[in-house]
Amino acid sequence: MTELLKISLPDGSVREMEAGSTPYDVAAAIGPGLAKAALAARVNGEVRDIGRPFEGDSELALITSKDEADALELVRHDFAHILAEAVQALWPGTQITFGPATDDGFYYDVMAPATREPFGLEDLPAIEEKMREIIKADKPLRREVWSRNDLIAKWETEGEAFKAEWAKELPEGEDLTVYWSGDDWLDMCRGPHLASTGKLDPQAFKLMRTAGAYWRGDQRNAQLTRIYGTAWLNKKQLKQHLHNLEEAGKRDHRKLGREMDLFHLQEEAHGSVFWHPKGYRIWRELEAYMRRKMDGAGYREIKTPQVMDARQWEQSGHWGKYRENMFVIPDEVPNTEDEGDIISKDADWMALKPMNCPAHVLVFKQGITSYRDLPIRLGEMGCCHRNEPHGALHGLMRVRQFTQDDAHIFCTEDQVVEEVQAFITLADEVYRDFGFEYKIKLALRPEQRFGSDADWDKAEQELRDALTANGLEWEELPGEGAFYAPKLEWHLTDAIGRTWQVGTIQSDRVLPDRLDATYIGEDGEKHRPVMLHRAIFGSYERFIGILIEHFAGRLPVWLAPMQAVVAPIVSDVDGYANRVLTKLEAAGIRASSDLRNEKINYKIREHSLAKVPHLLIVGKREEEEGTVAIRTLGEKDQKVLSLDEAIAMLTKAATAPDLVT
RNA sequence: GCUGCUGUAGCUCAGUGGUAGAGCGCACCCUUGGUAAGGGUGAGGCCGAGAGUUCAAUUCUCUCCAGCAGCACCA
Repeated sequence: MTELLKISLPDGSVREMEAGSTPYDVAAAIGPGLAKAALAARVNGEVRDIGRPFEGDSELALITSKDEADALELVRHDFAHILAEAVQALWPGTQITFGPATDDGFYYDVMAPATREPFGLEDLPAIEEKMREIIKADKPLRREVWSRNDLIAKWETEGEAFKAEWAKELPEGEDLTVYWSGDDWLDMCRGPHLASTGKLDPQAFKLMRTAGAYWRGDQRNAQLTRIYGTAWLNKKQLKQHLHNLEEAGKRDHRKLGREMDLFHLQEEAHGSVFWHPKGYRIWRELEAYMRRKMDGAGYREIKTPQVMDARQWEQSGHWGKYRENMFVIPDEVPNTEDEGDIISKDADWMALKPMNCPAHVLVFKQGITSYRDLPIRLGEMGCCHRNEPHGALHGLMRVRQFTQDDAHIFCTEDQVVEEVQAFITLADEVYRDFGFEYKIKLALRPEQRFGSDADWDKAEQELRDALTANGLEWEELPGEGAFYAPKLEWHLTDAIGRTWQVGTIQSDRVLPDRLDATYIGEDGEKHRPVMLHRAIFGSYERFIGILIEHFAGRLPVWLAPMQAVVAPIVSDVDGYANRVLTKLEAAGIRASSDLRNEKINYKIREHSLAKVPHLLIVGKREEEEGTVAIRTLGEKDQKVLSLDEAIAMLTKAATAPDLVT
């Protein structure tokens, strides 16, 4: 007598299926169209192979290409396997390691056989070709359960040292799953996979590049070749993705920074920025904006030394491991003779500050602070230097000299939650002013940390309480916190969907202790303040980089280095153009006039490429009528306005968002 | 820091074992033209730095520096 399994479907219906039947059988029972479209199945919440039998009564949801997130993940994982199979087919002796799906595709880490060079860009077309053959062959992907020892034996026989090492680390006696591709290739894998390679669209993937990657992500291990591909459900999606990549390339702040003459970098000061007048204008506008916000929120601005004695950094705890990221300076007069060493090697050490916190504690410690004075909010546009690994440097995004919109709030235990809440509100106002969406993440205690578990419990809960009180949602990141404090992180999403971590607030009980910061409480005794580290832009450099990419260089008018250019059509109206310019400048608009002997088409093209938001074009007609023809960047039509109307319009457009009434 | 690739005019790039070329930009001249490139002439380069091979190196080799992609790192 066969027992029937009850399979519940998402619409609430229940089908009875024979024992041993699979999700595919259910799909086939519903209809041949669905059977063909079904890629995999969600069984009791877990994504599984379409051909894997049910193990009892189950809830089933069939996954088709309409369930895009699940389908993409499956497809990408399959592509990764096919990549590994293709590489081994082409170059026997290649060792495979592992290859997961990524946000836009997949990769696989492989080790080329000793007989050849590591794989490179020139190998990719052949690999792609082989992958298409495997897809075309429509090889079934079959799940099989092996004993751990059998699998280890297989890997060792085949010289797959990495796979064998990995299998050995899995628990003794555990059964492992492998997936066959046809009858001639298999990989150790948890799955799930599609039913066969032919389910993939051979035109929906592209191998993108190769790169070095360490075995298990550890730089002491062997370096493998990672082959990256992008993969989608169909050709159209692939094309769209390649187009987006091209878009991102056009927005690259390094390229736009040069084209718009904002800043430059050069090897004599690699990792530090040479700001040009136009770029620094953006900086100054941002700084003025942030000063207004911080002044309004009860912060007081300070300025602290760039160089401090090493003993100070010893006390703060940075002189240990963190020293490798610091620039150190001998405290002595260098030898100016032609002979001998420039420095003596036995002078005391000083260091450029990599952060502002210790200096802010020193300011806090001046005099005696009463609980009545708390909270004390000390802000600084703090210029810091960090000796970053050279490979980490990247345009404005990762630099060796940067300026933070930093502040430290010293408060009592009771004030932490309300101070964090106030900061959450302030950060929200700022990000909204720039039109950014964001997500908040809470980075929790790391393995290596200072402070008691009780303090960590408290600190983490305070941050959660503040978020809850502000009605916000967040994601928790276990183990990602700083060694002294949990952090809230603000991750912005830009115009093309990339995310950037910028703002942060961290509640720290470690540094006040190490640097012995105290205040006098109501009881007349000394108490430790809690120190909140916080920033909203993160750094001016990075934030400007993000703004350039987010707006593709077309900055909001209030930030645009040049807000308007007056361009006369014929030189007879140069005088009028200059009168217009004088009025604009008097109204506080950043403007210039372009009196060059060039055609109006040429001037329009040039200033449009330079992303000037408004062009004021004047000819004989405008001079006679006392008007200007305004052409706004990104709009096709021009508007003819009287000079006064134009100035009112531009003044309004150029008002910073926090000053709009 | 690791792996790979790259380094030629201000920018984007071509090229060669016998000390170099284009387009854009720049300067000057002609042109005064109504909404994204008018025409002409000209200036501009120790071919990233150092060493080696060679009669001869920008070109080949090595080392270093920087940049790019990825990895690792980002308290």
